[in-house]
Amino acid sequence: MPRGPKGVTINDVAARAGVSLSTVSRALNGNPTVDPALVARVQQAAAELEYTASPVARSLVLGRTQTVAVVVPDLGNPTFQAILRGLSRAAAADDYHVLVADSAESVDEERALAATTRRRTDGVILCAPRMPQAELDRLVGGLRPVVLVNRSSDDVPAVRADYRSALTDELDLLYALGHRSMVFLSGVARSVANTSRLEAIAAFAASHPDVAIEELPCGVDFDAGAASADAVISSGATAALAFNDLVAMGLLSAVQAAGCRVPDDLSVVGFDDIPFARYTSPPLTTATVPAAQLGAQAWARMRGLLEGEAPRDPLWLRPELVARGTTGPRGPAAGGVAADSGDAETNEFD
Amino acid sequence: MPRGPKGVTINDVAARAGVSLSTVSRALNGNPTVDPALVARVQQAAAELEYTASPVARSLVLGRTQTVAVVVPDLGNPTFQAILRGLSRAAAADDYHVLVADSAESVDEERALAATTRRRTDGVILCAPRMPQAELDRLVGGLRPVVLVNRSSDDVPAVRADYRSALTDELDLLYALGHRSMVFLSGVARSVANTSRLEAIAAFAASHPDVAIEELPCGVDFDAGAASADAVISSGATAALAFNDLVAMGLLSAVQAAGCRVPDDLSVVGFDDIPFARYTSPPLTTATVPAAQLGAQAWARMRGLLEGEAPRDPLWLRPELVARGTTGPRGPAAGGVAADSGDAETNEFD
DNA sequence: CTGTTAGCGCGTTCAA
DNA sequence: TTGAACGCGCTAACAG
Repeated sequence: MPRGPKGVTINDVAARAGVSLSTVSRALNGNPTVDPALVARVQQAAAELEYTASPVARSLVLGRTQTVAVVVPDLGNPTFQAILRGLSRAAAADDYHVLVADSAESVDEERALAATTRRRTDGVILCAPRMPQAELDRLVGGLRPVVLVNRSSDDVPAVRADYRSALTDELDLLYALGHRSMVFLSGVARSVANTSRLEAIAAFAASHPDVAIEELPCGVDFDAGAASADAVISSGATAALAFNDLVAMGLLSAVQAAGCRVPDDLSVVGFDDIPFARYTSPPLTTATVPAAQLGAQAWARMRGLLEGEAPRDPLWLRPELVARGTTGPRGPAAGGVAADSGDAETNEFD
Repeated sequence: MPRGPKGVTINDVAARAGVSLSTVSRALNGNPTVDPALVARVQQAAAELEYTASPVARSLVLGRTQTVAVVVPDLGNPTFQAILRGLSRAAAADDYHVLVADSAESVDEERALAATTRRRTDGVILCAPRMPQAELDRLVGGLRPVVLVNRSSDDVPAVRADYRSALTDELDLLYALGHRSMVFLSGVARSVANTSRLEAIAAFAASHPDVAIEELPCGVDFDAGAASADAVISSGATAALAFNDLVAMGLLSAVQAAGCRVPDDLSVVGFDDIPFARYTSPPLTTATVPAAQLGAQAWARMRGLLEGEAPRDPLWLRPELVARGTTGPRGPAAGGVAADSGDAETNEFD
């Protein structure tokens, strides 16, 4: 008789098929050393009883849960949503389940969640953009197998968006359009994403002495972008690179409200290619981070680890530049409505 | 010695503390019938060994996993993302984990995933907007405990957004502004969300004989809304209700491009209050579905079930009307640019 | 108050 | 080829 009121166990199947429970186990797991006639009897008995082996019991005996954990800083962030989506579908295709944990942007939570969820899964995919490198290095040791998203650590597989190349692409575009005075609206100061953009800018500036790029501390959302409009206009720059699309859209909206024409007076580029980027007026030039692919590839790496492969080098996915309507040639009235044209003085912030 | 290379077991702790494994179990689980001195010794031994009880083994013996499953049709959909986020955080606050499954909009997958994930969790929160009612009724029987989101079934707790009231609020607003000829851009024909909107419209039309509301089969995304612009304009309606914000934004963009002024020539309302709704030009009037609260409440219901409470009545969360810039009084030139004013003939579709 | 024992449901040796 | 017995790691009865 079934032990629990809800669950039929392997013993019930064994009894109904008139065999021992080990035969049931073997038959149902495709062990070839079983009489085909018995296999059929077992399968029928299992079907009649709607039997399915308990995943928990199997996990205990097999030492694997068919589940991986995904730790993200914020499920409300479209980028992590896309990563989760790509990851979830790829894992499901391999009959794996996904446990999600939202660290609410807290590094402490990230660490704790990674450790906790790891214990009930076969591995963890970690998105920890804010965690200090030393702490990350220490943490991943006890987490293996682990795959990092947009971070790296020794001997740990990672999938990364190549923000730096992407921003360089944007800079190249603006340069080709004749822009020589630009501003960069930066995001969270010490974040990886922001740092890599800054690196791209520094490298670009070094190789293009005729270009002035001013950094304007800004933020990561629409309102931050809108609030930077005055500063952008008065900077005299003819092009603005926003940390992301939200910032770009805020900036776009505010500068247009101030009478500045885009792209005639000011070119604007964003980052991420969020769904609405193509629907602004004019449509936003941006770079698309292949977040869903990032997730799918993160799973591919994790599966490799689970199958015993050696960790490979980090995979860098290069975002694609999407040139739309907010970028144009540096116009005759370059400099915007409220500033004089040409090379404005630049102040550097950190 | 530890059985596996990675895991230290309860036996190791017992040995180190010089007690039996049951004492360790009791001490670590806060069983009061343990000598305080021993508790301290056990805790120290556990700390030194960094011991944590295996969640899988506990799950097997306790019959509960501390995990719930969430099945959604599409992790790419902002509404489900918000639900998941609210749910995840609420569950985490109660030390529960969340297993997510994306059914990729397939009803078959929904059914299969619900059953599969249920076996490795303590219950499932099901978002299955497209599943036929009869199938849903049948499915939930074998899933208990289960909580439904935006669906109902006998004796099953549910949390629902009151689309009907929300749409009625929008209709009331438009009516108060003087609009008497409207169009509704409908979404997926047989979906619950669409049906409830249609019900609201039918009820409103019945109680307001002076109003004509035409249904225009449309779709659920930006492009669908844009593609409906001509039909909306030629309908002669002075106000358009879009199935959701994406549709509204597409419509808004396209009618404006056609020279139609919003809200002077046409009022537009959306649904959902997605993040960008407040940033369109003019800002979109819409109704906000409290998706994150829906998720949090879904967890609250699930927790109730897990604690043995009796299923309560469905919880209806009423979306809030957000009146912004796309709605205005019916103007003197009512009817739009390319149509005559007044009561246009209405064709009804399904 | 503590230790010993019996399962939780399964996969997998070991004999037969 | 099949069945009996063991153990995965833990909690909860049962004795002491």
